[in-house]
Amino acid sequence: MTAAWLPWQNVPLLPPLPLAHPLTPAVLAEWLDGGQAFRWHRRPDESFEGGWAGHHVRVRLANDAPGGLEFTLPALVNESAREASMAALRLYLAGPEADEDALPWRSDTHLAACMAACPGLRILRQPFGETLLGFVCSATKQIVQIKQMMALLASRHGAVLTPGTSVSPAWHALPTWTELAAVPEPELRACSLGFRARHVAGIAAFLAQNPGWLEATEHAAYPEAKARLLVLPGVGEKIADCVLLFGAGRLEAFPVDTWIIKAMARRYGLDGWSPPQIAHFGRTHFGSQAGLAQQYLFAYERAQRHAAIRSA
DNA sequence: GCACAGGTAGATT
DNA sequence: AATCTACCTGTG
Repeated sequence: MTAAWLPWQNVPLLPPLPLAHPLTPAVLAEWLDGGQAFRWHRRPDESFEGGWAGHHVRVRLANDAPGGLEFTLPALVNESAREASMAALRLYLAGPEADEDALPWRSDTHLAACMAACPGLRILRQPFGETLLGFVCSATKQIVQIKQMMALLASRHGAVLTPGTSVSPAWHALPTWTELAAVPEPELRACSLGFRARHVAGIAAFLAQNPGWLEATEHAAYPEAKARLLVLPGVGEKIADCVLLFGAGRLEAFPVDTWIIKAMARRYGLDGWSPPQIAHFGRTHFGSQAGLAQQYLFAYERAQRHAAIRSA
């Protein structure tokens, strides 16, 4: 098996993915690398390299299909593996079926501004277990650091998907929960997890004792799925909602993090409201697609912060 | 040097 | 039921 990437121009088998909204580089970056997932890395040519489960791909805006996406895979011996990754990528990117028109953008001018600022932003459909791992490690960490934790967990404890070459490093899958159950907690700490290592170890042990629990949780209705996740060590309201939104397509989940608290205080006048109060407001105000609204608000606040830093 | 980072859980008021 | 703190570690 060779590990080299096929040149972009020699990938006739990977047709561009059509998109409802033409995409800009900034929106693509927000979509893949804006805090929903922690395994995408921007390359110098503005493409993104990343992966999920047993897949490893590169994605970029299509040259000859404006607004669309094209992608390539590592050279694999097996044609059926290529087909499987292509199909998986489409499901991963397509995400849950969202109804933007059900959001209250007609009456909510701030939401309308957030949507206009990031047209075409979507929710990914990531593997449930991986999403749980990523967000358990996300507590009081910046996205770059969460990505570093995931990279260390993968390279030290995950299966090799693409062997390294002289010109490119190997790509590893994230360790499964079964694999994590065999990793001593000190080794998890050595992946920069800090106090999160205890949570990961605790969840791994729980899942090892409860076969099928994760799958049942993934497929349960939102209220029951959330109640189940809240049993796990290190999983509270916010992380449970992130896992259900980004790892199970539950658009009614409305994660309330520090960014959303700031956004609600500044844009909606909810100064001094507690996280549970904000969560209640979000669910009732944004409705069945509240998770999508949350992602637009989140992207907007972070973009404002970055703009402020650049102009400082 | 020190506050802060896509929080959670247990103690304290 | 609200508020306070400890918990790891890297970054600005």
